Amino acid sequence: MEDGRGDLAILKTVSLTSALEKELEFLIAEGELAPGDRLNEIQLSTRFGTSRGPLREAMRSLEAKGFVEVVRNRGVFVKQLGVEEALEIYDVRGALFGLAGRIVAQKMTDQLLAHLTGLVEGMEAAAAERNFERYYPLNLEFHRAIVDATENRTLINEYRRLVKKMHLFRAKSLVQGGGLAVSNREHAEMLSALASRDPDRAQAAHWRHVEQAKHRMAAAIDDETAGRQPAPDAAAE
Amino acid sequence: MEDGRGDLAILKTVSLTSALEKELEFLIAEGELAPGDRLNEIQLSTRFGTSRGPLREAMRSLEAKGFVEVVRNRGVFVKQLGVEEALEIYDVRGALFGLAGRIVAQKMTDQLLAHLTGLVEGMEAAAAERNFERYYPLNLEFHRAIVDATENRTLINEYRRLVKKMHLFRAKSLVQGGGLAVSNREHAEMLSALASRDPDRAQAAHWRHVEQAKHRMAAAIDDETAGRQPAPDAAAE
DNA sequence: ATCGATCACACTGCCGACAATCGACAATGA
DNA sequence: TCATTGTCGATTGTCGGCAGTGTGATCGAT
Repeated sequence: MEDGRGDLAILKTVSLTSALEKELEFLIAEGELAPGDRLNEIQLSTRFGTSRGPLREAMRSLEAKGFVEVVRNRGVFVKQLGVEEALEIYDVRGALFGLAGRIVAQKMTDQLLAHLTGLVEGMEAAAAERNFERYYPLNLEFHRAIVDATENRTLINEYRRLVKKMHLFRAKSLVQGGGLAVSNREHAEMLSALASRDPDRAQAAHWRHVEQAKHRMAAAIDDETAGRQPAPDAAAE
Repeated sequence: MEDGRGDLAILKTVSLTSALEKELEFLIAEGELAPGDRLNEIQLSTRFGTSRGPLREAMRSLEAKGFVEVVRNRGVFVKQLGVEEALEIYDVRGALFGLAGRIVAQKMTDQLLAHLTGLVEGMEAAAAERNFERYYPLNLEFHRAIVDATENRTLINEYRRLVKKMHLFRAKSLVQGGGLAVSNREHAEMLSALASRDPDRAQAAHWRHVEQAKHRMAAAIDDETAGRQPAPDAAAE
C-alpha cells in the first residue's frame, strides 16, 4: 500500500472525492467489499459522514479504472473477475513487465542491483523454509522496484492498476500457495539478465516470468475445477 | 469514433453521466476543447441543459482515464501532453502492439489476412501519390483491425486509451506529415510476419513499427525546436 | 510608474431534497 | 398451484443552493 489511507477528516489539502476513492479502494483491497457486492450510496455516505455527491464521483473514478461496474438505476458493484479476464490481464501484464525489464536493463545501477539481489536472497531463504508470509512482501517489492526503476510514469501507473485489478480475482486463494522456489528461480534469471545489461535477454526473462505465473494459475484452476486439492507448487508470482 | 455520440436527449437508455463523458471526449478530440483549456462546469452544464452533478461525475471519469487533470478549487483542465510523456506512451504502446502482433499471429484467419492485405495495398497507392488524407483512415483501420483481432478486451481498451491520449499531443501537427512509404514498408513487414504465423517475428515487427514511429516523432520535434521546417518524411504511424 | 495590499467576483466543493426507477412482495385470476 | 399483475419500499438519478477558495482588478503608497 502506497501511503495507506488518510484520515479522511483531517486532510483538507486533498479533495474529499479522492480521499473517498482511496478509502473505497482500500475497503475493496481489504476484502470488506467483496467482488459482486453492491456499494450502497446512502450507507457509505453516512458511514463516512459525507453527502452522496463526492461519493458518487469517487465511484465514477473507480469505474473508469475498472475496479467497479456501474449498472444504471441499480447501483455500482465491485468488479468480478472471470478466469478469461484474469488470463487477459496476465498477457498484458507480461508485455508491460517485459518492457520494464528492457528499460531497466539499459539504466541499471549498482545500487538497484544490490537492492534486487538482496530481495532475491531473502526470497531464497523464505522459499527454503516455505514461509509464504515472509516471501510475499519481498516478492511484491521486487516487482515494484523494477517497474519503478523504469521512471516511466505511464508504465508504472498502468502496471499498478493491472496488479490491483488482478487482486479482485479470488483474492488470495490462488495467488498464495507454493511454487516459491520455482518462482524465485525465475527471479534469479531476471536479475542475471538485468545485471548483464542485455535488453533483449531482460525483456524475455521478465515476460517469461509473468507467463509462467499465468500458467501456474491456470493449472491451479484446472486442479480446482477437477475437484482436486491445488498442488502445493501451484500459483506464485 | 465507435458509434459517435448519441443525441444526449433522446437516449435515456444510457446514463446521463456517460453520455456527457462521451460528449466531452468528443469535444476534446474535436479540438473545441484544446489542451490546457479549463472546463467550466456552469458553462458546460447550461450548454448541455443538465445540472453540474452528472457533469462532474463525467469529468472524474475522464480524469481517471487521463484525458483531463483536476486541480482542487481551480477546476479541471484538458490534459497537456509533454514530449517526455508522449515518448513514454510510445514505449508502452509498442509493448502492447507487439503483444497484439504475437497473439494475432497465432489466431490468424484467411479473412483477416485478406482484409489487412487490402489495407496495405490501399496505403501503398495513397503513399505513391502522397495522399495523406486517403492514407490516414486506412492506417487507422489497419492498426485497429489487428488490435481488435486479439479479442483481448483488456488489451483493446488499454491500447485505444493510449492512442486517444496521444492525440492530445500537438493534435495533428506531428502525426501528419510524410513518411508514408517508409511507414507502409513496415506495415508490409508486419503483414508478412502475421501471414507466416510466427509469433516472435510478428511481435518484433509490430513492436519495431511503433518504435520507428516514436523515432520519427522525436526527429520531427528536434527539427522543429531547431527552427527548421519539419522534414517531409517526418512522423507517420 | 511600479509594486504591494485590499476587495469583489466567479467558480468550485459540498450538501440536502425531490423525482424516477427497480426489485420484492402480495393479491388476483386461471 | 402457478402465473400474472398491482403496489410498496428502497435506492439511484438529478437538481438547485450555500459556503469556501482562488483570481483578477482596483486602489493606494512608495
